[in-house]
Amino acid sequence: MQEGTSLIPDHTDVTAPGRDTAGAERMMPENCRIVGGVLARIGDKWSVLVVMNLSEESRRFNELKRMIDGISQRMLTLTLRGLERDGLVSRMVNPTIPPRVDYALTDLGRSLRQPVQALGLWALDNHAAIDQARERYDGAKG
Amino acid sequence: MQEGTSLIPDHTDVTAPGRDTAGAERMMPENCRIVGGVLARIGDKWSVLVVMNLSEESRRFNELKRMIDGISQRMLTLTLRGLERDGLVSRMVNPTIPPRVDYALTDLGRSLRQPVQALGLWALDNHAAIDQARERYDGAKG
DNA sequence: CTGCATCCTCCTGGATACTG
DNA sequence: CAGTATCCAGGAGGATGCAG
Repeated sequence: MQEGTSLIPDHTDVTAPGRDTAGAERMMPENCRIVGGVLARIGDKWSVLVVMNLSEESRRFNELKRMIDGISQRMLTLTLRGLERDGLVSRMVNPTIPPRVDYALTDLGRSLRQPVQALGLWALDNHAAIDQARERYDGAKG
Repeated sequence: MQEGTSLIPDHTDVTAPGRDTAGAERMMPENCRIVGGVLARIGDKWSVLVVMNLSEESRRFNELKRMIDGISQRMLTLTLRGLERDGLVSRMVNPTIPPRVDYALTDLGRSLRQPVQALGLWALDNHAAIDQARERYDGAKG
């Protein structure tokens, strides 16, 4: 896990006393709805993967499609449209032949990079533990 | 099953130079599948909200249900089962009358706290910007 | 290459009722 | 209080074909 200082960029210092519970303090029912709503949009697996793959540099449509591996053309289109609508991704059309469309993160999208990558890295680091736990669970109860 | 040896060495030094892009470098198609798989489980909005609400202390079933506001009993049950299966949440049954069941984060679950809260805080901080972008988009194109 | 539109299937997830 | 079971509508998402 990354150092708290870099985990949440310009946000209040995560390591500040009581900051750990500050997140939970903000977890009133009202905030649950807000977080839930946002997560319903940007929290799905395709959006996260697109953001991760746009982290470094802009990518073209089929480039993303190839990198993400498993995503259908339809879902990539829909995901990119959704992210564009939410102001997280910008779409730049080069009117060449054949047409070339580049997608990149906006400022807002870049601000999402850190949280999303933290989640992605956690996934990479802990998927083995999850698989083990799952086998244990299924072995005992399944 | 996962030859974590080659794929995911145990986490290289986070503070090493270029670590920021290291996340993206690890974004090979193979890793996309892994991240996608993990995200499909723990990345849905209910799981995230449950983890956030268990961040500070253990909670009882209806306590969570009340806090999350909008979740159905069914989904809370399924979400908790899933998180338990993945080793992220522990379930402690007190054989009293009426029965009392406490849910808490495991060590693995606690390790997920930071990434998840980062995402949650981002959601709280940026949902307004997202709503604005959405209105702008819908106003222009919708 | 990029990207819509259509069809069709399956899973998600809410509502409800019932047990211990 | 905690949990299971059943029903069912709606959306997610893949496959395919066509267009610019």
